[in-house]
Amino acid sequence: MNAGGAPENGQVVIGLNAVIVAIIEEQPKVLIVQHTPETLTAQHETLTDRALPHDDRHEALPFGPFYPLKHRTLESGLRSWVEEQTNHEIGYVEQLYTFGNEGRDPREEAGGPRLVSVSYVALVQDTAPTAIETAIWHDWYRYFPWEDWREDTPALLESDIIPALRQWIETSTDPAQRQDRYERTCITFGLDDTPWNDELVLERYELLYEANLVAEAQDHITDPVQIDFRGTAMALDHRRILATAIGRLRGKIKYRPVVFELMPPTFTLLQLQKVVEALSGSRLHKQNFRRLIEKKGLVEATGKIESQTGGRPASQFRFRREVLMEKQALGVRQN
Amino acid sequence: MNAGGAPENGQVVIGLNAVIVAIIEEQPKVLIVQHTPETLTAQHETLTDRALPHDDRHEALPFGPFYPLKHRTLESGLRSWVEEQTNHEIGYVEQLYTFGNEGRDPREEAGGPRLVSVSYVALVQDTAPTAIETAIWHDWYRYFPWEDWREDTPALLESDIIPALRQWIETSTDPAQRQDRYERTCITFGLDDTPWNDELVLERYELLYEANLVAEAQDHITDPVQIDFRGTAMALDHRRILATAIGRLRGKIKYRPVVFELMPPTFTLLQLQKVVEALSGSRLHKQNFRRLIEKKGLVEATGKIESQTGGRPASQFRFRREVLMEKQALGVRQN
DNA sequence: CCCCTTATACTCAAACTGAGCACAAGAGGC
DNA sequence: GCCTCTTGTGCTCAGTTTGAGTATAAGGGG
Repeated sequence: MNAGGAPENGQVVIGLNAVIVAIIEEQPKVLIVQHTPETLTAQHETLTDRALPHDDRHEALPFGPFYPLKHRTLESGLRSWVEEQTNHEIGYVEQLYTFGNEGRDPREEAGGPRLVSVSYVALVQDTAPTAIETAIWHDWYRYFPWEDWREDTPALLESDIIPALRQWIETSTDPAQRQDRYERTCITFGLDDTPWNDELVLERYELLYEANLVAEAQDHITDPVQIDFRGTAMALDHRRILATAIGRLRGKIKYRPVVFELMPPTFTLLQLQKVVEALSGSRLHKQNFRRLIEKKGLVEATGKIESQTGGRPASQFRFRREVLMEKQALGVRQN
Repeated sequence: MNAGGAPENGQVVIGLNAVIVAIIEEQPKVLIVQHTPETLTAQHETLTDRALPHDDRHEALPFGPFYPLKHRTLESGLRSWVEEQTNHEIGYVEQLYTFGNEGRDPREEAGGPRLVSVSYVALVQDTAPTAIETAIWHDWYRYFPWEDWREDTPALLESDIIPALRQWIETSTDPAQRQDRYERTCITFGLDDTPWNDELVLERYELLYEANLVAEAQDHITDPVQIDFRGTAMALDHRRILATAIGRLRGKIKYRPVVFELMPPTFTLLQLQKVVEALSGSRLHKQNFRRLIEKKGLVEATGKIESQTGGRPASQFRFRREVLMEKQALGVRQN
């Protein structure tokens, strides 16, 4: 029996997709591989790349095959290939979404099977280097430069994106559509006094895509400079998957203690704050942040002192892993 | 190309699973079909049942096939068969989880393909009856009687489950394991002053399963009475899926305005409260609930009066669907 | 008209939040 | 050794939110 029923109903292929996140030097990073459309659907390929002209290649999320005979669960399948290939121990894995849209894989048009990808977010600690030379840690704001508000409003927003969106709104001839576009822009991009919502990463990306301000991998790009101007494009719908992952993580840290999966065994409170800020792309009030953390009781002082702070030495803390279960309900984000 | 890679790596089948929820007469209901292990994996079957001896049948979640050639997205595939088969318009669909565990489908043992189910929660309004006679609306607390705290603590908990769990804790010979069991029971079942957390539906179910206090479909049940004593069993892992759905919904209503998808076009605030209570399985403080709702601005008075309240007439409200996008961040739950 | 029920307004203390002040304690320059 | 810069840490304070009531309104049924 084939996947998805009788052959006349089409064939299906299952892949496991991973957004592997680490914080390296206060920057949020994702593990990225270079891939061609061909290697992307070849489920038995490793992450290793082939030599190919640069134009045909795209930055992609790593993926692995799902072998029902080898893998007891989807998650264990994911864990096994990620750990094997990246040399990182995965502290935390969360299923993100299953993507099965038509047209995800350009090879479908040529009669290829439908690609269904079960995607995961994995959090790893900033430790060993990756085993694969072709896999690189990239700052995730490389793909979404407008999402990083840690140093004030992103310049690109003010100078380019907002004006372009306003023009897109005005471009519409139908007043109802204009109204609709305006409202959605307000909500997602915080226009005209609406506050910026850090979780709407996917919604913002999709609005930009609709307004033709960012390119997807499939799009024909005549001007190669434009590829990177409003963030780097990715293979297939991987940029969308990444946007989903960032939005989800930003939401999750507010009510579950998942940040600690990204932390070294001991850390100072400022280090913890920097990690939260890296993920959420915003600045937090230091005193209130420590008040929050201490109140939740997720953390305990080791008694040691960290003196490489550039100022007064800070006490070291450790995550109280014992409370992981107990504190299902406790996050780490003010606001 | 077959699903999941080369044949020696096993075959895979994709199904779409739906937890279809409606509130009928203040009770949370799920749409349930009767199915045998055979019909469960026959992806091209409709919901319609076959005549079979009662013992071989189990209550199951409805599912539908995914046809890559017909369905542009997984969600549209789901929508199309649900709407066609249930006669209900679906207001809201959310992807829940993709299950691909080994042993989900007993036919695997006989060399059958691995069953991967993409499951969804769908919310429908309490309107037209279902098109299928074999599909029934069942109270979801039928499967999880310990989850309904609307009338005080569930009797079953005090009289049966908690004592049985305490015994299970003591049964362990290893003190570390005993400690672990005790802590997990505290957290999930709110033992010894730990507060009850309404979202831990799946965690509670899995603890009970581990403690051998509930049966799964595959289990051999010698005493048929026990099937229903601690909640009715379901086919395959459907009870687990349902638990996931309930937990997810209980979480979601707290920060997204999804309840309104279950409401009729106009309603009183008490009706709205009853629906929230039905989902969360707990009682809310009436005055504070209305304060919350009014503050959020999700709702507006129609100006009309509902006088069938059994007391003073209440004003009718309508959901302000305009703010659906805007209020991404607003839920409806105190606490 | 009394009583039961539900609706709705309003109060009040406790807890939480956002913002900021003030001081502590190291490093480096002079 | 002292000044200054930097980061850590304790504490205040007003504004808001929350949980838990009290009080009153307004229908229906006997």
